[in-house]
Amino acid sequence: MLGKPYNCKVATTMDMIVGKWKIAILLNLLHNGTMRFNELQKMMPGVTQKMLTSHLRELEQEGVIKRVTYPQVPPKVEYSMTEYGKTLQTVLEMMHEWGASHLAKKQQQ
Amino acid sequence: MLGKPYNCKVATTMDMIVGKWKIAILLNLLHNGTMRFNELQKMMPGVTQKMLTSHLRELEQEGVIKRVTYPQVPPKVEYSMTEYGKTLQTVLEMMHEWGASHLAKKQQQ
DNA sequence: CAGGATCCGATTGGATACTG
DNA sequence: CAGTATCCAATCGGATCCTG
Repeated sequence: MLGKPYNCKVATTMDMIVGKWKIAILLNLLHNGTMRFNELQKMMPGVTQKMLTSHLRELEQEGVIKRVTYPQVPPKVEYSMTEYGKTLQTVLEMMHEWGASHLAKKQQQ
Repeated sequence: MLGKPYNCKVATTMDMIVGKWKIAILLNLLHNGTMRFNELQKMMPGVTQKMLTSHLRELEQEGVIKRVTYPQVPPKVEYSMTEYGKTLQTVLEMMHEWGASHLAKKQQQ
């Protein structure tokens, strides 16, 4: 977790989404609704079980995603955004647009 | 609507603002306009010269801040947002608001 | 299937000393 | 004043093996 050297709420949002695969997780869940661990992993080529697990745990702990386990063999675990977590979508959309325009600008040069 | 999760520009924006002191730099420049290296350092207690320098270089290279040196002794260097860099403000404001509401929510519990 | 545990390399950031 | 350069500690993420 990053330290917070300054007293601003931007850092709070940063902490939520910083991590190599966190944005991918959030975008996948926002786009696809409920997904199993397995499905998430397939949508994110290169992610390891360890990283996927730890990122999911952190997002769950912050209340933005929901984890539901079905007591069966083999196990089934489903992840989805909480209603609260869905409020992140606006932020991510704005970041998406800025990123797109930034890439467009670099293309020009 | 968001783009496809596997081809998404959110990461581009992330790359721009990830770094322990980058948000602090951007917020200070957006708020205060032109600032000298020295002034920035005073506004960010704990930052080292090394980190401040390297973050400033990266932001400059991406075209969001402008660096002006005055050839005099002792040296004088001024930093400010470029017009382009100022477009980041909307994104940062949205992140600020989400962060504030997130902290408020955690307070309730 | 969905992880936990462990080890390790890579990256990030801090401390300190020096300089035009 | 505004940096460089070097070394070092902490954190992050990847690889691998194991399990109910």
